[in-house]
Amino acid sequence: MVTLAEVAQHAGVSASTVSYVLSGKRSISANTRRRVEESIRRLGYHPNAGARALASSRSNVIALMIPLRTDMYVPVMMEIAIAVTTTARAHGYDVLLLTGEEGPDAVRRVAGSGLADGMILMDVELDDERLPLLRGGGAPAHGGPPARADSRVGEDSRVGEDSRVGDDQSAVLIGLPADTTGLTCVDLDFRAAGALCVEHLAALGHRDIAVVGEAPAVYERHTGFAERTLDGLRSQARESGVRLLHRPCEGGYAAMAVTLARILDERPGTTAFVVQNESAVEPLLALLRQQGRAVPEDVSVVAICPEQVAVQASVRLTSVAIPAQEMGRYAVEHLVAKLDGRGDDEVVLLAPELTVRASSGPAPARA
Amino acid sequence: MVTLAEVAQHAGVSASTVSYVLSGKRSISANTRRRVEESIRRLGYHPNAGARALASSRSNVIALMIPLRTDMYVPVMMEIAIAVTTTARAHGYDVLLLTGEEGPDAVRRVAGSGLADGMILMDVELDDERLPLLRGGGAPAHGGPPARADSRVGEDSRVGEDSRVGDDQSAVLIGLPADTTGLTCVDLDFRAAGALCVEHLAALGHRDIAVVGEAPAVYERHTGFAERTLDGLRSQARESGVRLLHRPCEGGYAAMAVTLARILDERPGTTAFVVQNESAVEPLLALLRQQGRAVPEDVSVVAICPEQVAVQASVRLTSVAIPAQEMGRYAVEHLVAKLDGRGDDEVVLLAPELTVRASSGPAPARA
DNA sequence: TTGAAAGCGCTAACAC
DNA sequence: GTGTTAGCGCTTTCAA
Repeated sequence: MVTLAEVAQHAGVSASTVSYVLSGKRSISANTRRRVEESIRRLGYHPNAGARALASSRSNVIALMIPLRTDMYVPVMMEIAIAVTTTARAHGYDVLLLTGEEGPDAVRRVAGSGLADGMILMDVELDDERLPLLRGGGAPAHGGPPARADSRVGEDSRVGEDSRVGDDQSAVLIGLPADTTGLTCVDLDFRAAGALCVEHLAALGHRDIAVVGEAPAVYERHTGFAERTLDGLRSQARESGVRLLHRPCEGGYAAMAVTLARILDERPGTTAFVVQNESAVEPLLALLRQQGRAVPEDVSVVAICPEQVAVQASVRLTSVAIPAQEMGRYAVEHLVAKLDGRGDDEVVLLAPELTVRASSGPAPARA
Repeated sequence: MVTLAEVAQHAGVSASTVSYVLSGKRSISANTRRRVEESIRRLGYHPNAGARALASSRSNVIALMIPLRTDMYVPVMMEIAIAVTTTARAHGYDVLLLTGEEGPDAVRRVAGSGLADGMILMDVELDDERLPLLRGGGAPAHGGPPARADSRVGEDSRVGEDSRVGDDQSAVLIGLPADTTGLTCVDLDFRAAGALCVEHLAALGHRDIAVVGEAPAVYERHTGFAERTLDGLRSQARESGVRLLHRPCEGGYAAMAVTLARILDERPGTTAFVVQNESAVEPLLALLRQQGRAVPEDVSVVAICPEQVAVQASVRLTSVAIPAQEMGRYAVEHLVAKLDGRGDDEVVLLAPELTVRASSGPAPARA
């Protein structure tokens, strides 16, 4: 393995000079820089990550915690993960992949070991057990672990187990927990997204809108994005004077068939659907087709889903996109800012955009 | 931050004793061990990853390179990534996520910096440009970078740039490149998978089978799994005396419609389909339904796809599963074995399993 | 069964 | 603009 010392010797300079050429933290004469860079190239030198981390207390690694369970729409997670990784690289960081498996222990382990400088958490739950560890990373309040190791076994000097991780550990959440104080969060503004859907349909003359939602479990357990969407849908419905019927729905054909039958039974005058459930989209379209209801002539469909799903569906869907890439990119940039001492705790809700495609049109004349 | 020295002081032992308690590399009296463990707990000690890596030349990190482009079926990648991560954790390793973006440079960077002890590469191409760097990791042939830094600029001492990465860097590929010498690979035996599909359908009396394949681009560029499947399909078709028509197909409804029309035009007697393209599965089923062809009464469909796709389709599909979890788990276990000095270069092809579900049945009586 | 001490390769004062 | 040097926190001989 080539070391910095070898590079220094090869270039005929001191070790610190090589280090400074690498970090750019002090000015170097053009000539010296050239020689050092040449030596680095010739020797195929790569700085040792461990040594660097030890000396600088910075690992240049960001941890990304993804949920273990996979009932969220997987491609979105993947897209976020890829966006996080490429954005991180662009800022000189690598990405450590963690699954939710270890729970809060993973946070302690990674923070405590200095494996990563900061972390991004996906799919945070409303009252996530990892949150207490993460609060208050923004304004470095030095209320961290106070106990020193100047006492011996037997005295009561416990530390850390239930307090926050060090202040040098920053986190950004993708999603919105119930209580965001002391946290930095990024998410789509699902409330606005819901409102946007109703607004669009109301403007087209629809007066009876049905909402096909996520699986029931999602409404209880998750980040609350489903509830927020519902909020937006409902308040806009009130404002626009349209009727709204909401039904959760497990994905797949069978479940969608049951849900659709119930909806049409209860509200035969339904002329528009808002779908927030990737695995219900295609089944819904198939069932409508099968029942001889043309989209968008007889019924309109608007989805809240990733762009790709909307475009690849059997009818190109009018939709509000879930901006996975932006969320990943934004999360990294915010985290890097915090690590650099810039940046602060804040909640950023990305503005939704509705793209009109082939699945929505004017409400049919009243029966 | 709590250090090992602090733990030692707190427990009233030396630093090395704490270290050995942690590593288990020498015997410790029950009493000492208890005291040390107690101190570790009380102080909330976590070993510093950088220091450990520096001192031991082991990072306990595995790098996972996933392809940047996302035209492979994403959920499979995600499933592999999760399996890799949880398996790695079970062996005491963390996972560093890399995208293909950086190409071969990522391999050099990670190997050179000691960021990871080994790597797993997904979606390797037939003639991947990263392969030359990876060959021969199995039997530690010390033909690595020979040049020492005892020469100065001007002499001809280049190193590394086009030679293999260090012998301490092991790799396992998920997928099968054209030339596997000196490489360790894990993949599904797609050849056997293809054969299995034809065998199943032939046994049911089908004599005219159509194969809906991956997008044309996949056949040129990729790991060759598509060609291997085709090999298996064809040779078994020959053996079973059935006719086989293969057509690549872009995913989606429009493309599938065109492809299906062509197939039925060319082979009107087709009674069975083998599909190896996740995004063509549902379109095919929908189109068949639409044309009044019942599955499995009129036509049988067998898919090569992840279990989940087969089960969630509008007709539960007879399928050969793509064992994403096993592949991820196996890759890690093999890599860990290599890192421990056990293990060797070898190609492991997982045996395919065909699960009969609702989409395949006896061939209809000849027209 | 335990301790003392020499590094691992790098960064960042501190000197000049 | 450059060199010297003292650690960073851990592992691992070597000694006892």
